[in-house]
Order: sequence, then C-alpha cells, then structure tokens
Amino acid sequence: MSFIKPKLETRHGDIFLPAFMPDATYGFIRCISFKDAETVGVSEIVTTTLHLEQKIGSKFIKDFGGIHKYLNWSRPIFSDSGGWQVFSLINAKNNPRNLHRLSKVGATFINPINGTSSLITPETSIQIQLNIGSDVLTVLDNPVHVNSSLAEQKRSVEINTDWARRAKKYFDNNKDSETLKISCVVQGGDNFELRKRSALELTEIGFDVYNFGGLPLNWSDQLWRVRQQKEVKTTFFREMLEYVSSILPVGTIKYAMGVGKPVDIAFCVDVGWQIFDTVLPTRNARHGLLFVSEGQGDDNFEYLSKSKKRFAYDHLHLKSARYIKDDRPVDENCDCECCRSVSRAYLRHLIRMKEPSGLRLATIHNLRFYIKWMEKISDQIGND
RNA sequence: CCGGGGAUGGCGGAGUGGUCAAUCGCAUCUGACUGUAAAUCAGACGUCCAAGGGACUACGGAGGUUCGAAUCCUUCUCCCCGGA
Repeated sequence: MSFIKPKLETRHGDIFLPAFMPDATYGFIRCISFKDAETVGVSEIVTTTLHLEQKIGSKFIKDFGGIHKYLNWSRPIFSDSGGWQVFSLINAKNNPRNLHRLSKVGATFINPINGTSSLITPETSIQIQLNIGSDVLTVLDNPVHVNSSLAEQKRSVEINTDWARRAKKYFDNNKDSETLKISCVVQGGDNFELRKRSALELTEIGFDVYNFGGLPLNWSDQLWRVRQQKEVKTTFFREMLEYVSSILPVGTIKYAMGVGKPVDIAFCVDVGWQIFDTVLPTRNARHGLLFVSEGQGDDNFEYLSKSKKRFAYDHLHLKSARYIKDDRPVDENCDCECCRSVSRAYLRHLIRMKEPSGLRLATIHNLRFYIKWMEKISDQIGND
C-alpha cells in the first residue's frame, strides 16, 4: 500500500509534510550559508517581518527583486508577522515595560537605539510580507501572558481574531498571486476554552495554514519573568497541542510555531501537527549543545509514539571538560560535514573560542540532526 | 649604595582597622536555551565537612601593636622607577 506524502504547495515548490524549517529571522540562518542549509537538507525557511523591515526594509527588498533573489534561495519562504516579536520584547529582560506594546491598534515597537517608534497593524504587516515576497504569510497575531487575567486573555483572543479577519481581507484584496498562502495563529494561552474559541473563529474566516501560537509550554502558574530570573522548570504542553489539533478541521495544514525539542516535535506529529520551526538546533549548536543519536551523548531523551514506536536521541554537552581529548566525531552515525571533518576535541575548542568556523560546523550538525529526525518521524509516525 | 613605589586568591586588578574568604574583569567548571534583539544568560569558583549550615587556612616571609589587621609598626626577601 503506497503512501503519498501530504504537501503544501507554494509558488516556490511543494513543502512535504511533516517539515522542519530553520529560522532565518534576519534573512540568514545564523552561522551557516544557504548553500550549507541546502547541503544539510533544508527545504524551507522562516523569516520575520519585523526584523526584515527594521534591518533591511521591505521596500528595498521589493525593489531588489524580492526576498528569494536577495537571499539567493529559490525554495519556499515563510514569514512571521511581528506580533510574537513585539510580545517577546515586551517581556524581555533589560527591556522596560510599556516601550513595546500590543494594543487594539497593532503592535508598537520602539527601537532602543534611536528611540524611533514603529507601529505594525494587521494590514501593514501583510503589506510588508507582500513586499518581501514571502510564499506563506502570517497574520499579525496577539499573544498573551498565560498569567494574565481571564478578562485580558479573552480580550487578546478577540483582538487576535479581529486582526486575522482584517489581515485576511487585506491579503485577499492585495495579493499579487493566487498561489500565495496565508496562515493564522491560534492563541488563547493555557485556557482550553479560549483556544477552542480562537481556533473556531479563525477556521470560520478560512486560512491555508493554522498555526499554534504562544509558547507551547505548560507554565503551571509560573510567571515568565520569574522563570527568566530563576530556574523554573517548564514542560511541553502536550495536552494543549493535542487539543488544539483536534479542534482544527481534518485536512487543514497545521503549523506548531516554535516547536521544539525533537521529542516534542515527534509528539506533535503524532497528534497531527505538520510544520515546525525552532531556534533550538541553531542556538544550541552555538552554545555547544549538540543533538546526537542514542548512545553518543550525555543525556538520553525518548518519545514513545501512539503506535508504540520509540524515538530516541542524546544531548552532547560538548563544552564539558570530559571531551577535551575525545578524538571521535560528534556523532558516529552522522553524515554531515562536521562529523566527517572534525573531532569532538577540536570542535569543542572551536566553540569555546567562539570561532565562526566551529559554530558553523556545529550548526550544520544540529540542523542535519533535525532534518534526519523529521525523516525518521515522517516514515514511521502516522503512516501505517 | 641612596631616595621613592610595590608585593592580594589561576591571571589582571580593587580594598588601606571590624560588615573581608576578600568588589570587578579574564580564565575555569556546571547548567539553561522552544514563532532568535541569545556566538547569550545563570550559578559555582581557598580547603574540608554530617554541605544552602559549619570548621580550618589565607592578602610575599617573620615578628609586633590592637578586643580585632589584607589594612598600622619593625624587619627580611623580591620587583619597579629615579639618583650616584
């Protein structure tokens, strides 16, 4: 019995699902080239409206000939809307409150360097993304703190739906190609009812892709700020991811934004999510934490699928002194440039020295791990 | 030889009577990282222990003053600067 892989069609090619996209927030994947990304097996990437607009300018990109030409990347590009980025800045350490804010009007961002303020509305966010030339756009969304009052959380979902409606309308009136896709973002924090309401309202409007927004973590009443200052353990919110997936209509394409650890991705695929992006492989690579096959590292992680298949891997804390003389490759089972060319001992040295060539190799390895992980999951979960 | 200035924990460098096992930076060790303002951040960092509490040894060496010294005095050793 043959199985046809589900896919999302874009004007820059099909995205076969499930898929993992590295983040190219500023128009690049940190520490590696797009040539590297292609070699590693990356097929699609995500970039960000707010950052591109601020650092490059969407008009410039449009005049240049579009983001694909600018980056010299001919495969699909997703773009994030900017809502999450402002939300993150509001809550970031070292960023006083009330500078950046999310209001009914839109997302206000203050550049801390020159103090200039920019307002992104549902309409301007879409326009910027159209200018950029993204293949899958995202509506401006309105994330909310899980520790906000119920009233605030309700309000946030209302605004989120309102913005999605406005963005969709603007998109329909201004899109320059019928093959462009648009995604919306289900919000509602850790409240099941609000999540349901958000999902249903967005479904009613109608989008090409439905995203899970907010941090997919179970906070257990812990404040985010507290978590950043102390060490508060958070766990992946499996129940909520499974629930929201079940609310969304069968056949829709579902994208779990910011997910996640390999085990979390495996779980999400098991409950119906198909697209993922996270900073973990690239950032952790720079910080010396490498994802390796089982038995190759320090800590072991595993996911047991609903059909009782086991997926496991290890974390390798390469900066640790115990690898100072280790002449083995990072992962003996890996075929990436990093594992074929340098020893753990030497890569450890490069990373500790923050040497770009070492950060590049580590990033290549972790992305290769994620790509292969997705292939493994794709072959074995839900395809029986 | 004379005059002046110094010697502080792996390194650099604060501190000039008690709140000093000693600010801070670097290095080191450990840990975090989930739609990237994260090549970042947090903790540890004299020794030992029944270990978030306690004991011991410490600011070049040796004495001394004092209830109490990294801090004041004497002396020794070494280093730097100037003069013979």
